[in-house]
Amino acid sequence: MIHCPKCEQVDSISKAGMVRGKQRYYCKSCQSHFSFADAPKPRSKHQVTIVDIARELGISKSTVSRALRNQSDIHPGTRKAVMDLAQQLDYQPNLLAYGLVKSRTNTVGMIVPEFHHYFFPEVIIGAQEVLQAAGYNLMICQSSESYQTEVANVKALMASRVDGLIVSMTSQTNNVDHFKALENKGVPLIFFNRICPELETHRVVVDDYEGAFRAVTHLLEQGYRRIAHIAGPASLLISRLRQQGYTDALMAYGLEPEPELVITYDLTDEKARIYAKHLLDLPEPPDAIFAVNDPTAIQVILIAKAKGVRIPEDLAVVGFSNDPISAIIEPGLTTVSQPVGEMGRMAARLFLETARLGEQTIPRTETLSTELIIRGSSVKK
Amino acid sequence: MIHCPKCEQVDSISKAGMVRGKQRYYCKSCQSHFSFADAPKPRSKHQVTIVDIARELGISKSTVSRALRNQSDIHPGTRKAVMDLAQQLDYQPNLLAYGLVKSRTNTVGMIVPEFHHYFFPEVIIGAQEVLQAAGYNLMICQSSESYQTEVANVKALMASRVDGLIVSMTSQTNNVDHFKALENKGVPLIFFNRICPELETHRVVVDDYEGAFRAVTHLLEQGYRRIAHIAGPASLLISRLRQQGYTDALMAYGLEPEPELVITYDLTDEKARIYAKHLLDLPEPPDAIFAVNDPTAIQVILIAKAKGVRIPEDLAVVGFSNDPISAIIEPGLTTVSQPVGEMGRMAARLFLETARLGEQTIPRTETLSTELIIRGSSVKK
DNA sequence: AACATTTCCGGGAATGTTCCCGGTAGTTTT
DNA sequence: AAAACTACCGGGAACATTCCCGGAAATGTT
Repeated sequence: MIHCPKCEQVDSISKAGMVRGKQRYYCKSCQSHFSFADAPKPRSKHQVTIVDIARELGISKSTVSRALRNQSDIHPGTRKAVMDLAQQLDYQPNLLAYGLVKSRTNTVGMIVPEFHHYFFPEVIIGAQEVLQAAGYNLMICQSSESYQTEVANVKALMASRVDGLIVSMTSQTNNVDHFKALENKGVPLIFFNRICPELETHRVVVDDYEGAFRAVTHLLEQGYRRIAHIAGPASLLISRLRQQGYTDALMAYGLEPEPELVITYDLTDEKARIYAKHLLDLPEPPDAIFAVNDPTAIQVILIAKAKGVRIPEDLAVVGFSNDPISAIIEPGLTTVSQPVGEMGRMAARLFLETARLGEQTIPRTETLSTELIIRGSSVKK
Repeated sequence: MIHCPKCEQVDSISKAGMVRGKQRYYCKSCQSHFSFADAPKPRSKHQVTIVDIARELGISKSTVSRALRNQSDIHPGTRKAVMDLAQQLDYQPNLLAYGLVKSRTNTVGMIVPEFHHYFFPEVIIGAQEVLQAAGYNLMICQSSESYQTEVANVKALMASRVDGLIVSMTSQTNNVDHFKALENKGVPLIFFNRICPELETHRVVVDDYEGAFRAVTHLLEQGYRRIAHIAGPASLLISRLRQQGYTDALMAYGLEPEPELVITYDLTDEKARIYAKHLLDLPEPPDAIFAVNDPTAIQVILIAKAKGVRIPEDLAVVGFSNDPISAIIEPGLTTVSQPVGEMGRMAARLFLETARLGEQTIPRTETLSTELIIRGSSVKK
């Protein structure tokens, strides 16, 4: 009945329990356990590999590997044969295996807080442009302004063994342990826009303080005096810097910033509308609003228009970023433009640099310049 | 001087050429070649692996693997020990190795033609939402409306062994061999928006024909008769369908579409402006323009306004997609709204379905519904 | 003719996992 | 007390590559 696979015995066999759903046997003469292998699984379609090519051509996989990478130590004839067959079989190198042995995946991870507005997609375009040219792929994650998601994103990207990370932080990120952990792992980390002041990394920013200062100064020059500021969350350095620029511009004009005119909020469109309404409903409403970014400013304009507040006569509005909508909305939104695509390109370049030089690159901060774009929302005719 | 590493002989050694920059020797007594290994490379920081944990704990890697995956056949005590140490060492599983053995990477690739406008990023948000919930990562590529780049993207994604592809084609894609090749490889392929009619795959679309028909009918009902159409490139099915809807709506009203009022173009903003100007400068200009999408319609409105053409009195404009700008521009843009996020979610769901069921899913086309959003650009007061 | 060099190729380790399966010890059943 | 079972664990193959290094033959040099 039951043969021992080793000694071919039949009568010295006894049962030895069910294990993992299969019967197990014990052969007393061999003193060994055994069970019967289940049917080999169908082995679904498998991609063409280097050994497939080698077998077909009757050569070794080493040779195929060399031929494919066009290295030396390869006869032109065999190289051509390999290349041709690879083409014919539509061979695609397996980046997983490659990455495993080289511990390099040629992909970099990017984590951005959101995808809804103009800004981040445009940065990504810039970054991808230079990375692609350098032979890198990009893996993009949205943290959706959630700290938890951001941590998960970092983990996922690291699990994929990306060669580096380009990140703009969540507004909720206070704990940066998940980024700190990357240092020990030797993974280049580049922040842009929403950087992390506590970490010594490469950074790409614009001069937020200066931009805000100029924007508010412009409002003052236009004669506005009761200038409100809808700021971003204090957790973000850009929020603090822009707010500081706002404050200092007022002070430089001998004005004291009024607490009731400064609101910090979480950057959601919904809250933007609520606070815009709030400001305009104040007993003594502001005559100008400097918003932390364009999406916010846009909401302010929409609310104001809906309430019949005239722009710029009753209320001036200034934003930050030069979102394309700024040029389309009426009146046009005065805004601090920043080189968005260039931010992405610069971040990518910084990555490439550290990837090339390794550890010895010293972290540096690239500050790109802003420009005040003056449109109808802040200039009375 | 030179010892043979095998027989320790000294005098039977002769040189045997330089190979790969290193001196090679020949030992006559052993009849073998040898050379001296160069210094082992410094072996840079390496991520914590399962064997590190195993070594530390004095157990085997199999056990660690089981513990980490919380499988059976593991003692609660050892599991805890492994888990704790993994936490402490910040162990991240190597997805490359995982993918190699499982031939599954838990990532899906997505190829979109562009990133500049509202549409594609929003689809991505939707797709990522459901994929992330299912434990998948997303790898996003922009083809930048270039056939070459699209082909390269497919290759890159396949090299990364993504588990599936979600694609909206380039307007230049006429040859679809690179997609056809995926069938043999058993990689699920889902098209959305710009689908590929020649391939039997899952698809997510809206009823472009119907949407266009309704949009143009609306214009006719509003009394417009000389209705132009700025269409997308004929290579895209959505362009053809929307154009057909336009044509049929006119015909249903007993009107013959005039060739000079129908323009097909490449969807760049620049060309949109040129053709908008062209139409408005016609000796007998149209009294309404139905644009293939909102970005085009927006350009038309901007050009018209710049020329002093009153909207909707002199010219009505209707778009397609309900880009957020449509609600912000003045007058508001009448447009055919499509459930953008839902498109992404649906595409992701279709992928998950085929990933679960394997080969036996029969390709199907999910058609989502559109809605005509009527705003000021097409309704005379 | 003996040695040296060059050219090309193959074998096998290593990468970090999972998976299969047998081993061992202790417990329960007959 | 033997037989059967359970609970854990470890060894080693497999995955698709790259890399190192030695083998073999052809060519060049004294």
